[in-house]
Amino acid sequence: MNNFKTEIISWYSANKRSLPWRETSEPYCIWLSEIMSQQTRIEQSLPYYLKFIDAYPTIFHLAEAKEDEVLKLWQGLGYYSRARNLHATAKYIAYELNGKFPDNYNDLLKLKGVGDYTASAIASICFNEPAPVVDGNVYRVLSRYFGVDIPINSTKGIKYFKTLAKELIDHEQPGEYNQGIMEFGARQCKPQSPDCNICPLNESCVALQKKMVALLPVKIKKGKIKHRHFNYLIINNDEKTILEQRTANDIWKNLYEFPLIEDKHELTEEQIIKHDIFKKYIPHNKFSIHLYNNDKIVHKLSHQYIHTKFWIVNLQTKIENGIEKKQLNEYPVPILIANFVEEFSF
DNA sequence: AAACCGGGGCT
DNA sequence: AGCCCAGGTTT
Repeated sequence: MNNFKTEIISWYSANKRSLPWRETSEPYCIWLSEIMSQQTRIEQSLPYYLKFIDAYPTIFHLAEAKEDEVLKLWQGLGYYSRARNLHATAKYIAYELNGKFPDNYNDLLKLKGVGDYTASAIASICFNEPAPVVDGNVYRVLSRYFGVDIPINSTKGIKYFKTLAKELIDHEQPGEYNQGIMEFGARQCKPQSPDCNICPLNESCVALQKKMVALLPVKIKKGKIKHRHFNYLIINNDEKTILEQRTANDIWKNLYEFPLIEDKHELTEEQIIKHDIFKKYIPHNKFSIHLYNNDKIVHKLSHQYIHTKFWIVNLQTKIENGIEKKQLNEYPVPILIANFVEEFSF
């Protein structure tokens, strides 16, 4: 036990990457970096962190922003509820708490978008509280080192590893230990083909002794992929097009997209032009329509495949409630839409 | 307890 | 094609 925490901190001090949020213990910076890094590789979140710190140097700057601006800066990072909760929490801390960031695990846990992991990370890094983090890296390191085959995404597993992590954390340097075990999992005890020959813990690693490294951690499989068919209407005249905001509790909530006809099945041109949603936008006969993408576009999310058709609908008539095409790039949109806008010459 | 919520990188 | 990523919220 003692050996484990000592080796982790020692390995971390010799191998840690240089990251901007490792140069500070400002709760605002640590919070921002942690939210952005949820279920996201550091290499992917890093440029977003730099953009946000540049645009919003303090929590007050973030609190004063419009949600659309925050979502636009977040565009491409995914899991957009993180951005909405980030903004709501910034306003809460700035205006309700007068800018004073909660300074302990229990109070941090009350913030929107902050769960057990993030509250522990901020509490340990910023306030030296011995709250253990258990992220994907920690599950992997502990399950291998101690040879635990309880599924990490079962209720029993979540409790077991949290308890184990509590016993292991260094009470003198909880922040360094927490970051150390995560970095160790990310770079030494990697998911695939870790080089156990150069691992400082290889002599006491149970999984290595039992040749179980590749089999751990154990994870329960999730359900299979759902297929959806999206038909976007690119309604054009010389100046304008139409965008709508997604407001339902569904993917891409509060982001923008072209008028959408969704169906369980693939739709043909005939089915599109007689669809109620199409008629709502185009109540007359003065239009021409053609399919933009001849080859299939399948946008893949974790548990959904979005089969997409972009229908170009050209009009001579005036467009009500449209937006200038030049302003298209100002709206936060899913990557699926952003890719189309970039490729299509408006 | 299970489902839902993105996008990218690697094998 | 499948898995993983400095997880959290909702049902």
